[in-house]
Amino acid sequence: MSEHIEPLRGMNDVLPDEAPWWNRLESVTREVFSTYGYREIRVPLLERTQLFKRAIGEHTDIVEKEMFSFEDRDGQSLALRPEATASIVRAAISNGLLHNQKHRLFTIGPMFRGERPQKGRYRQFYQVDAEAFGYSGPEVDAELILMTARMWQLLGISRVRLEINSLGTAEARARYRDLLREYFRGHYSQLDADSQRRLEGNPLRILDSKNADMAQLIAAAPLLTDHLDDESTAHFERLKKLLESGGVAYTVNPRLVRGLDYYSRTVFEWVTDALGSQNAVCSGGRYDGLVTQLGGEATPAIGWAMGMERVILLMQELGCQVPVEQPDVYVVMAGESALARGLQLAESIRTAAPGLKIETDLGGGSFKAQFKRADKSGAHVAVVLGDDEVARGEASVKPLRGGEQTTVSFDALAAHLVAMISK
RNA sequence: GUGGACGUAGCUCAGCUGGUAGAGCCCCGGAUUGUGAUUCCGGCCGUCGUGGGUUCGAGCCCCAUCGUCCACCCCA
Repeated sequence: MSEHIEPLRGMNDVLPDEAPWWNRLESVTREVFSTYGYREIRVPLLERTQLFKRAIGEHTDIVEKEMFSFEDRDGQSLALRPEATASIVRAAISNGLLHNQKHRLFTIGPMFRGERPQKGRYRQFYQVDAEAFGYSGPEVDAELILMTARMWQLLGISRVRLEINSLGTAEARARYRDLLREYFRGHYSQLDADSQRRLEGNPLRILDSKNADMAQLIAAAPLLTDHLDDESTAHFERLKKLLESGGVAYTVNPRLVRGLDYYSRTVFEWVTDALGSQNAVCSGGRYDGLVTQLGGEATPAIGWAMGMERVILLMQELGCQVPVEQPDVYVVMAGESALARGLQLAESIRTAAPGLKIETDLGGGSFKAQFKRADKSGAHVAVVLGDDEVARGEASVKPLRGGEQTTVSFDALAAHLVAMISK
């Protein structure tokens, strides 16, 4: 035997036992998207590295140290997408979707970031992603958030809390950044090494620090919400009203800043205390400047991304149930002629009764062994086929959840099974 | 990227101060003829993550490496 090829760090296989959770999440989110008029878009996993650098920001952690980028055979720099927004904006521009149009879009798929893996944090991870283009008012901000609240409800998820904030316009944020830098410079010696490093580059990130020694210092720092431009303040106030009338509870977290440079005005994050340090399950915000930054016509835009692994972990943590796939009918058969006839019979039942789930035992072994498998499969009914049955042209039908075993002619079998299952 | 814990059969784990591997579950077969519980009997399954080193001898010690998990970091 040759040696095993090991899987890559942070790359997971979703095995059949896990797949139903993924299907549940995907079908619920698709369902909700469709009831809100969001349409699916699918974009490539691979883009020019330049796209992400320009969109997310040259000096963000994602671009600086987490992106899987490499040169192709022609020497151009490509990257596996670390998030979906940049690609969707690029696709919208490439395909002329933003010319006097409005679009509500969603996509579902894998993203890639070369971080050190932990529970709820992987190198290939999946996101459900929503984006709305062409809507400048706070109503769409509210709609996007209401939509996520509905998803939680339908998925049976509790223990998530909504935090919101406004970053204001780029100009207002630049003024605030200067103010903040000035404040922290005055207390330079109290900053930890990370924060000292961030002071010049991105002082807003200091507000996010979990370092308890700096908590007081941070609490006393000037608040962005006090230094917003008037329009952003009005936008934010209106959003809060809309959330209240929509029945979605929130807390304003003035220190909520995002690690991607393109956000402006509304930012929000759904957090949980059930997953350890990976506490963000869904987050997003407005990015009114990004489209022009990527060369398109000025278009207001907003979106969010949901971490699928985290949501699934959360569902499991909270004891949510997901239906397991099990056959309705299990065909037990022994003997060469019975095997051939059984296969044929299963086909004809599937044709006559579409939707009926029929699993055949092709594993051989004694009737006893096959019945054990039939039981374990969760099937409601076993169809038994041996040489006797084949000779008589009828199958033995045994209810596995109590009831008498009967014999049914091959011709009447499909209808008989449908009747048994539906009761 | 930094610090730490861990890595033994498909799964959950045991393995004393180094003497060349064990349990339960699972799976397979049997307890008289073709029928799923339980019980009983029997059986299969391991390059002890990988590669080096120390030693007469290593799952147990040392080094490296890969992976998982936790915290930081970052973020979905």
